[in-house]
Amino acid sequence: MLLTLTEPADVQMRLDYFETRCKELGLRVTRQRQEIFRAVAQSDKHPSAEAVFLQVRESMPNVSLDTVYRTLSSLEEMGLLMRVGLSSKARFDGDLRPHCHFVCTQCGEVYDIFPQENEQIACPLPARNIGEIKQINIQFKGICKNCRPQ
Amino acid sequence: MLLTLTEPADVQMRLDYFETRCKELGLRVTRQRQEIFRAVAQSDKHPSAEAVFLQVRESMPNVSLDTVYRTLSSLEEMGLLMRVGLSSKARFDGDLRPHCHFVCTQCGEVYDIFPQENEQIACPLPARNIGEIKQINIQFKGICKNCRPQ
DNA sequence: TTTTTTGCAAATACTTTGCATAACG
DNA sequence: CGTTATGCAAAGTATTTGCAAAAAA
Repeated sequence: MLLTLTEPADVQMRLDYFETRCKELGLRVTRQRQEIFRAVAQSDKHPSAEAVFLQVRESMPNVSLDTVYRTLSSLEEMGLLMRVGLSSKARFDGDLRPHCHFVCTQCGEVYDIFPQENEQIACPLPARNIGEIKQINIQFKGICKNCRPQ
Repeated sequence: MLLTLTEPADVQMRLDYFETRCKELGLRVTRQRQEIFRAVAQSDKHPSAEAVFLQVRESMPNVSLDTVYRTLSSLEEMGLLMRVGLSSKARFDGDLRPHCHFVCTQCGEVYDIFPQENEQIACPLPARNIGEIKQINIQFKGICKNCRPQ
């Protein structure tokens, strides 16, 4: 049987890696950071900041919500966790043809990417077992040419 | 040359369809709705609610931001435009293995979908011309089995 | 001891809501 | 004319920030 990310052995391994990564980057290994990282690493529920806060508060009643926000952001920058979807404000698209989006993480700009003639947008998978799919959304995150000209 | 969505002829066609759709659904065709829809339909910039508001205000100085929000939501429900990415609050994922997400639009739950053995997650396209891709994000939106049991 | 991080409180950003008036059909 | 949609103002979430005190190295 394969180990899943939520098993204790794996979580411990990732906590160790987290410490290594902190030292590499000159960030301090605080109990708050450890617990916040642990909360996300051992959950498979894609928790919100609020949910992480509630979880961490069980073992650390004095932790504050703003520390959770700050820490989640730095863990993301450190490459230790991901944000699901786009955050911040909503953006709208009047073009309903199937296409992808490139989102620049620096300036926030959203660019359309239309599939080439011979390309197909990747589809379902075991998704049918989860529910009825109404829409597929593919985005690429990165830095656009305006923000980092070659 | 192909027509793009931002060309006047096409925008007019879509405005006509918008009216038809309103009538079908028993919604009134107000000037606000028309202008808000037009603003999104003729833009390729994936505008935020604020951006739509500023645009519409040029021709309609009295329009209010809350009408823009309300209208964008109903246009989305009517299937006339899409929201880019996930809105509302941020969710975090500690699992960095490549996988997709199924997001239930009813309860907000996020489910992981791991690609099968022989499946590959669809990749780039003309995206390289836009910038450097750091991350690929594939989400499916729909109604999960908990919310709509068969 | 020095510098980073935290918790607090307050501010900001984004979005939603109640209600009286205006506008559509 | 009857009902729906709008604008206003205010409330509600989600997230961020300044600063003094606490904690890590």
